Amino acid sequence: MAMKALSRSRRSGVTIYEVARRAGVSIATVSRTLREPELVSPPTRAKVQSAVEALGFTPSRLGRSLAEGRHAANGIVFPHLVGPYYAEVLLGYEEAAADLRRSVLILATRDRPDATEQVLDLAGRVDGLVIMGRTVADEVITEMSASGLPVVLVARLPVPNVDTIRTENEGTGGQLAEHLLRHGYRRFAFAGDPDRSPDVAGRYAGIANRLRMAGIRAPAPIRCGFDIEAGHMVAVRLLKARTRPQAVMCANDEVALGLRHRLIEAGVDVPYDIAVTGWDDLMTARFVGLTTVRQPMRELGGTAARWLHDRVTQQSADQDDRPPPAARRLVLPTQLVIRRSCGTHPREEQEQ
Amino acid sequence: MAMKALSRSRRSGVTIYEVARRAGVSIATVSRTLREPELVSPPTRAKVQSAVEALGFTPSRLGRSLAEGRHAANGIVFPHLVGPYYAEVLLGYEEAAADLRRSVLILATRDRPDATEQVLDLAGRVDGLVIMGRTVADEVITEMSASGLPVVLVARLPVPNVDTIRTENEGTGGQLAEHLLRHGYRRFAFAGDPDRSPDVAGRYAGIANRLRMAGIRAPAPIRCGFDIEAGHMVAVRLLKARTRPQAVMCANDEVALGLRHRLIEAGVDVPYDIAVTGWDDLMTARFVGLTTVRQPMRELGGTAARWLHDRVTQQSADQDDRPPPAARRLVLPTQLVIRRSCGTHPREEQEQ
DNA sequence: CTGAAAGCGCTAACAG
DNA sequence: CTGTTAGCGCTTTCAG
Repeated sequence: MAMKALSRSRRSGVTIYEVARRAGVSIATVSRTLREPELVSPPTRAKVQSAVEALGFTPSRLGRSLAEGRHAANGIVFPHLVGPYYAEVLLGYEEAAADLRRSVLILATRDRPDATEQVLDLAGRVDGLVIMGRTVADEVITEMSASGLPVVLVARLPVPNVDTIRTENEGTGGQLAEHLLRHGYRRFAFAGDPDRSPDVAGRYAGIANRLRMAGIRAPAPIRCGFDIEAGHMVAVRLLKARTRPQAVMCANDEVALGLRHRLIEAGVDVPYDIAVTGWDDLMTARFVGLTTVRQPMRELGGTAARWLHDRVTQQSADQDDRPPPAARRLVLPTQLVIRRSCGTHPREEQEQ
Repeated sequence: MAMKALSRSRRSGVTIYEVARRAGVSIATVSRTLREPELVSPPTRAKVQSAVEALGFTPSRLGRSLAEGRHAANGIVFPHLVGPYYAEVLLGYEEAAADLRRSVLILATRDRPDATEQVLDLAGRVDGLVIMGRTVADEVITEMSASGLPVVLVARLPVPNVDTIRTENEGTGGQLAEHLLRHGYRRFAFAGDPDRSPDVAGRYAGIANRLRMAGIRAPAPIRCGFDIEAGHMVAVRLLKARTRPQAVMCANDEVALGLRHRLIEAGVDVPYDIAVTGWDDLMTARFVGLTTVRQPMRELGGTAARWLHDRVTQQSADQDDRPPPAARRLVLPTQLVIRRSCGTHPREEQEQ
């Protein structure tokens, strides 16, 4: 048994025992000095503090967490991290979590076959979890949540008894369609796959509704991915078609940017020949003058972090098994941003 | 003591004891079944597995980590997370870390006064740490590293005995300057603060050197931040000046984009009146035709994750206190990307 | 105000 | 092949 400490050639790690010995007190006193100094007499406190100092002691999080029964950390699960959208959500999340003094664990499932396993592992390292989009099945979420793990869903269809935060899609989708109708367009296309994301489904639904109100049959979606490359492919398809739409509404900015770029390369004028719109309001959208819808991505992440923290703290505050507060739902507003890519406007209407 | 379990109203958490009891075996057997099933007889294994199933048991990471003496997680420290540069580094890092089956903790220090404290806390939660840019003082790094924590530095000046990965600045900076000289420009400006980042210092040095070789005095840097807003301010300053430079080289793309935008708004033609260049090759740079330098940001993060993993595993493999391998240094190559913003070129020279 | 000791949940000798 | 048991490092009663 004496061999053990040697054979496990782990990082040294000063322990509370060494500090205690050096200060000539018990480990309990060391612990107290660190956590509630006022409970320790000044002379003892001083001895301990100097021992801590001398040894450069930092308490082991593992030991502490195991004893306390909490991690003081929470996690966020993304489908992947490609593109500015997720980066912004993460930014908002990390900032809020840091303010709440909680460590942040992240995981991108990337459609891996063992995604569920990874998420469950992550769940074992945190006091609560934010889960975005298409990452794990509803059942897994229900199960984790039922087992007592606080969970907040983001940009995902709600699951019973679990908090959910999303951004508005249908209403603003309708506004976008309406705006394009005012331009006089009558032939539309939609680039994106409603089946691959509830957000896209909402956008498409809002658009389709508004078009129908105007007596126009909603176009079948041109199903594609979410990146610039997908936009390129849509462009190729459009260029080959017999009749072209007057306006293409894209599921997000990246598709719109890819589409617009290829069209322009092919000598098609945007917006004169074809109008193009996006969704998200990425930095690039501003620079190339893309009409789009602004989404509060940072706020999405920040709110999720705070809600999760609420759940975590209210859980540990709960005396007995009082029933937890009902699941919350929140839909953050989005905003139509008119720029050049949807057609020419009188000066005042346009944005910066 | 019996009260304890009740008063600590923690998440239930099935333990290995309950599984053992239900399966009618010892906890050791449960542990074995989970970790090395082949050491357990098939019938016993089956009993345990069904108990695990029935109880939905997931071993506590805390218990496991404490016993194993490792976290199976590593962390990365950013100065902040704003902008595509850090997002890309993180993306590369997360992907590589996930492949290596390690959890990822992130922290953005954001110039907080308690940054050091936060980093030390993080250090207690991981087996190793990647540290970027201006986040913690050299002494803290030295101390952590000396205490046995594997550390890899990224985009930061080296510290003795610590691995460092950076991207090339001086050489490509020289190429950029040379290219602009070929355009015939003789009056230059540099927007960025070499004192706020070793990367910027390298870029400026490379540029200044090359200009001097051409008998041109290097311009004093126009010191500014790293974001679009900083570019706006530089534009204002340039517009007010008596004599304008023919070309402005910016410390990064965001400054260049902000600068270019304001110049164009003010009726200055880019590149005809003033050429503008950036650094990083963000997505937007491609769309607006900004001449810049491509940096392998994902690779930066990915390589850091792998190097860190090497250190962590070689450490636990070390039988005794064999001296660790010498610190590694790596400088990833960067690449000049010529587009419209630096002036007109013959068609072939230009990029997509 | 301080110390002894019982866990927290798991792993890994060691002994059967 | 399986059970017993000693930790891993810390917090927190409970006595003194």
